[in-house]
Amino acid sequence: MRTSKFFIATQKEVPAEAEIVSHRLMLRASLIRRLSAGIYTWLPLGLRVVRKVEAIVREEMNRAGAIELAMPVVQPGELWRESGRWQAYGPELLRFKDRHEREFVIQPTSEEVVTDLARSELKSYRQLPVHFYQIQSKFRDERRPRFGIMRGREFVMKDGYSFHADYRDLEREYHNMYDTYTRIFSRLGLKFRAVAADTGAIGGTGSHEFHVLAESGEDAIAFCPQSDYAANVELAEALSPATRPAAKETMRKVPTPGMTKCEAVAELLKLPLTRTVKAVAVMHDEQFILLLVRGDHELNEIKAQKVIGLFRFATEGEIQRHLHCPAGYIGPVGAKVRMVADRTVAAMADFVCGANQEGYHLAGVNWGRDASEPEVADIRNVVAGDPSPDGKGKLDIVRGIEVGHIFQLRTKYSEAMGATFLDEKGAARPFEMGCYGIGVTRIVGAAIEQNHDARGIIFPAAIAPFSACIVPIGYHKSTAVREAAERVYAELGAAGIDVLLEDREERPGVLFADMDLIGIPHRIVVGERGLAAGNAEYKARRDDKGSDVPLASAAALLLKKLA
RNA sequence: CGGGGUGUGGCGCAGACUGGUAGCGCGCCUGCUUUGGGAGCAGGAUGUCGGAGGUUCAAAUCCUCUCACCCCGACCA
Repeated sequence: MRTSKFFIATQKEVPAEAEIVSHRLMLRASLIRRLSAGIYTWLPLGLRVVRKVEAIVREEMNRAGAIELAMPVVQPGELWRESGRWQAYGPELLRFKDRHEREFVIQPTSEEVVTDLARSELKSYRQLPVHFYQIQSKFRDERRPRFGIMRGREFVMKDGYSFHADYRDLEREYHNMYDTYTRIFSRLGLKFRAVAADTGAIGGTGSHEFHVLAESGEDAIAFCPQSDYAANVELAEALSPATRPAAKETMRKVPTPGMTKCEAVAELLKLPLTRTVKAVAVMHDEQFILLLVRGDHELNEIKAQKVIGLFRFATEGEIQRHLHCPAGYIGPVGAKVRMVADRTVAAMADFVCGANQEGYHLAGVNWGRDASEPEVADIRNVVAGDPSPDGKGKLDIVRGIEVGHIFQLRTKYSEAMGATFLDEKGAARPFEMGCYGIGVTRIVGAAIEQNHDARGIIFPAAIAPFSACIVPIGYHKSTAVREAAERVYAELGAAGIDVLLEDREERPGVLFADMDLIGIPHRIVVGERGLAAGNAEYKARRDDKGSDVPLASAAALLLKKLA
C-alpha cells in the first residue's frame, strides 16, 4: 500500500474528549473517529488492526474445533422474554419496536438465538458436542460509555456457545477454550493473565476472565507471584489470620467530635489504621445488620451478599432507629442487632470502634468481654500482602483490562427455553452449555494501552495495521531514491508482507512522525545519504537508533524479522 | 439516574462577568524558498457562535426552554 493512495489523517493536537492514552492515540493516529457517545467509525487504519485481531481469533477458534456462523444483530423480544432476560437485563438492553409494533432488541450477546437454533437443529446426542461462534457487532446501552473504544456502546465481539450432552464434556470444552484463549492472547503479543472470576448475573458455575495487564485497567486482579494463583479481587478469598491475641487493655471511651472516619480517629489516638474497625449498616429484607471490616479494608459486597443474602445500605434514619446515633459513630459494642465480622476483625484485640454515641469512639475493645462474639465470615476485598489462598505465598494486586471471559452456563438457558436433545436411552435432556467471549475491538485499545511511548503507538507485530514501512527521503526529487524504494517495496510485496510505502510529498520529519505515531513495527529508510554507500537504514519502532543495512539485503532482513 | 461542566471555522481554544456584530494556534488552499525528525515567508478561504424563543436600538455575551457531548458517582458484565 502507498500512503498517497491510503487514508491517513493523523493529528498533532488531541481532541479534548480523550481521557486515556489509547483513546488519545487512536484518535491522533486516525484509527477511529467518534460519531456519537460510545459509537465510533473505524477508519481504514484502525479497521486493519481489527481485521488482524479477528483473523487470529478466527484461526484459533477454528483450530479448536469451533464452527463459525452469524446470528442476527436484531432479535425478537419474544426470545428474550422466554429466557427471562427481557426483565433481567435492564436498560443496557436496547429495545425497540418495528412498524408492526413488535418488540425487538439489538443483541448485546446471543444466548437466546443460539439456544433457539440448538433446540430446533440439535435433536440427538449423536450431534453433540457442537460449538458455534460468531464475530460481529454488539450493542450495550452503557449508562456511561468511556475510554473510547474500550467501553463503547457498539463494539465487536467474538462470542461462542458450546452444547454438550453432559457436564464432563462441557468441562472438557471449557479447558479447550482456556487453552485456546491463552494461545490467542499469546499470539496477539499481549501481556495477560487468566483469572478466576465471579459468575455475575449471567449465572452458571465455573468462569475465568482474561485480562490484559495495564495500569489504566478498570479491574483489579489478585495474583500470587510464587504460584499460578490469580483471581478477580471480588472473588479472591481473604484467609483467616492467626488466632486472636489476648486482651491487654481495658475499654475506654474517647471523645472524637466530628471524626466519622477511621482515618481521623486513628490519627487522633496515634494508632495505625489496622487497629480500627469500621461498621457498615445494611438492610436485608427488613433486618438491620452490621458488617464489620478493619479500618484499612474494603467491604466486598458480593462476598457479603453470599453470607446474608441480597442487601442494601441502611439509611441514616434506619441507623438512628436501631443504634440511636449517626452513621459515623456506630460499632459492635452494645448493639443488639445481627453482626457479621470479617475474619480479620474477629481476630483483633484491643481495637477501636464507634461507641454508638455521637462524638465518641471506644478504644481497647475486645470480643467476648466488651462485645458479644460476632458471626464470622470473609466479607472483604483482599489487599496486597495477604496470604495467597493456595497457601503458596503472598498476594499482589495489578490492574487489568478484561478482554476475554469464559463461562460454564450449564443448563440455565436450555432449561428456560426448553432446548433438549435425546440421549442414548431416548430421554429428553437439556443441553449443558458453555459460553466464551472475546472483546475484539477492546483488544485494540488494550494493546495500545500496553504498548506505546511518547511518540505514539508501538503495535505488536501480529496486529499492526502494516507490518513494515519504507520511508524514502526525497522520493519525489531523486530518481535513485525512488527506484531503490520501489525495488524494496516490490520485493516485500512479492513476499506477501503488508508493507506501506511512504510516497507522500511531505518533509521527512512529517513522514517519520506519522509512521511512529501509527506504530508500524519495522521501518526501512532509503535516502541519498545511505544510498551512496549502497545502504538503507533499518529501525524497529521500539529501538532508539537505526542501523545501516545493504540495500540489496534490506528486504531479506525484514523477512527474517517478520518470520 | 444524581451532581458538575462544555458547546464559537476541520481540530484545540480565547472572547461572555462589564451587550456594540468574532479572534488566536494548528490544519486547509496558492506562490516562492526549504527538504534525514511534525519547515519559513507572503497571500488566501472557511463561522446560521448547538437549536428555539425572549429582553434590548443592538445578543456569542443577559433570561427561559431544549438538544448534544464530556467528567465524577451510582448502575451493569
